[in-house]
Amino acid sequence: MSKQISRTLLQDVALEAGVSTASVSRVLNRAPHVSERLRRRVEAAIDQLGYVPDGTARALASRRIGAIGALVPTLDNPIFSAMIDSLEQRLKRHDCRLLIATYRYDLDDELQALRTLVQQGVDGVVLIGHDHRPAVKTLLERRHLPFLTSWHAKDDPKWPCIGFDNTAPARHLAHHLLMLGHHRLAVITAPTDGNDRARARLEGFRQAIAAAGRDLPPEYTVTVNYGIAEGAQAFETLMGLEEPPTAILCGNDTLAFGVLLAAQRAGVSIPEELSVTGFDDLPQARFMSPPLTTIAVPANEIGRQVADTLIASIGGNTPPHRRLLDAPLVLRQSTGPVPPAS
Amino acid sequence: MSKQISRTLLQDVALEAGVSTASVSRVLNRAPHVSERLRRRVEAAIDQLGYVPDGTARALASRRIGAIGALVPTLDNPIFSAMIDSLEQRLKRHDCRLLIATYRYDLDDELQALRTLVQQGVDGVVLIGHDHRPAVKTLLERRHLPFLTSWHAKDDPKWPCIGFDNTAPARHLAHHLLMLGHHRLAVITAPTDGNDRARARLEGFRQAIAAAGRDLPPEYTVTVNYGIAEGAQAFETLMGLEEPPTAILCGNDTLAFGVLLAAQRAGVSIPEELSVTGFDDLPQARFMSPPLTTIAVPANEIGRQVADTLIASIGGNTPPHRRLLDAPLVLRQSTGPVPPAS
DNA sequence: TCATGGGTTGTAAGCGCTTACAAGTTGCTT
DNA sequence: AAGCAACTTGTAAGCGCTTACAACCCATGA
Repeated sequence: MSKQISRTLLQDVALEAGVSTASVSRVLNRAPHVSERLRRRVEAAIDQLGYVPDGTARALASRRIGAIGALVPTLDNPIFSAMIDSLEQRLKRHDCRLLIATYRYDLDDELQALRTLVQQGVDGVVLIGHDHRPAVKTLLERRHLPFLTSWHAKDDPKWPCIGFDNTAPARHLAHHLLMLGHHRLAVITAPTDGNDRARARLEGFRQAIAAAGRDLPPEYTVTVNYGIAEGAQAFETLMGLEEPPTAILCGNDTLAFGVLLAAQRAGVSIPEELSVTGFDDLPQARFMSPPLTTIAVPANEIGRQVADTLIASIGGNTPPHRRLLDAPLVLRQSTGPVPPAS
Repeated sequence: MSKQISRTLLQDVALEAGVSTASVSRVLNRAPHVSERLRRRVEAAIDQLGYVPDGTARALASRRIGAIGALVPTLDNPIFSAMIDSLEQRLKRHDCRLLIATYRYDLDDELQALRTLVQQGVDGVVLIGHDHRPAVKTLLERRHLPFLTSWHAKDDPKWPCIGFDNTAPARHLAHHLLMLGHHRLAVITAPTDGNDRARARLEGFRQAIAAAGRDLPPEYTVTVNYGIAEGAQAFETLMGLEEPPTAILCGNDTLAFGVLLAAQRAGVSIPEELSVTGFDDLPQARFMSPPLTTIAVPANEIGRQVADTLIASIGGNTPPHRRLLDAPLVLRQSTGPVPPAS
């Protein structure tokens, strides 16, 4: 299965320019100690022949592939695709490509996908969150592969990260509701198993509630996968309780969208009868009806900083163990005072 | 810069198993004509040594890298990230990775990004739309690279595609509005230069309007980039006209979201005072207030079919020149009868 | 029993580049 | 004028795998 017919090789360029292959390679790689004259001659030959270097040969010989791998739970959530979008744009500046893999929040799949990326020869890896199979660490270390985690704020020297705190913002959301007079707060969360971000957010909600001298009874905590339909269903569950909550804290915006929808359908007016919060601040959040109170996650900034930092580590710099970005509370109209007759 | 310390090589496995390197390679590649006994022996050695083949060496020797490239305008639009998400999931089944590149609707950047991907050695390529620089075609052909376009319906044997018609659905939207009694239709479109989908949609709008014996005056056509803010601004422009439209056809959902937002801000009730349509049917479309009338673009299905088809072409099958998927009209509450006192 | 042929395995030549090392230049300094 | 350092350039040995080709094995049929 010969794929292409006699492409021009580096050797042809060398011949054409009347220099050695090493010199051509040096020009190609902007190596130091190349005379202006030689460089020009080689560049002319390259143009002349329309030479395009072979990435695979380059990768094998130089032991770097010119691409990093990104492992994300899913691209279906716009918050992750926003991050990936910025990441890719920024990598391009550094002449680096992006290989992506998704794992649907399944850590075994994540490990498997990482194996594949590593085998593929990626020069670096970005991971989401702090929860991973131990083998992930082992693999990364054995290969001396630069890597970064994100989306969390764990101060763990073993896992350098560029992320944000999930707990404090969650605490602020809950606090905000409590200040509005809500007693019966409910939470819709994603499964926390293998998802430290969801766990951290839940923990934040709990902290604020505990600080107010209350607690979060189990029946007020609904666990579902992220999704609009799931959010809507969780709403039904919660509002079907004997004493329905007066406020619902959602693990992310998507769940909150589902709640808003279901509330609208059920004729529950927001925030008059029920307050709702999200987490992420998707572009649509401010256009919901009512506009959603949520936490603005710095997805694009993470993408950019991850790109720059990973490129630096590939270049040999040791990255800072941890860089924290802001995830501010965005107050909008989906939250309001507790209904009087509740 | 030695990256790793003495990894196990295929040769080590061969030694351990007491077979030739060729046999190990055959086992690795599930080649035919390998006895059960030899296979077992090699697999045992592989497990024993924890051997992981080197993707770059494999790529160089076999002339295939095990990854395809996807060129999309942006991942910021959830409709594209949905497609990419499905594409990646499906490729994984075929043991194929995904390299992505974005080009912000700039066809020169697209060409440049393609060059990079090709140089990288991708085994196949997916493109969005029918508009591309001529060099794209040349490059693809000279390298005999399997490729596919999508998101359009052009019957062009030179550009095999898995997509959908943009014109007819647009026509249906406009027709729907005309049937509701609207005379003054306005359009918000993305720049049509280098964007055949936007052009096709605009054409569909025009066709329906012309079929009704009317026309679309220039001042009723606003061209902006895709974006919520842009949609909102276009709304201002249109509603500031002497005779504002009674209905606005948006080039995609994101623009429509912007219009809905701006309308809400301006106290223009929809659909009572103004009808609005989108295009894409993003998950949020049905949760807008009011839920958005739009066209459901089969993004996930495109992802899956592109994966399967491209894998097949890499395997040597010639793909069908064209496969069309449905993009149905989804009637919701953002469109209604023309306001009486208009 | 021996030729025949199909299945199995090994040998070794690349795949197209990078880079350590050596060799050759040039321009100073002494 | 010789010696030396610093810079350029060339030589050639890989990088770790795949695969064409040859060699071999063994069951089959004449």
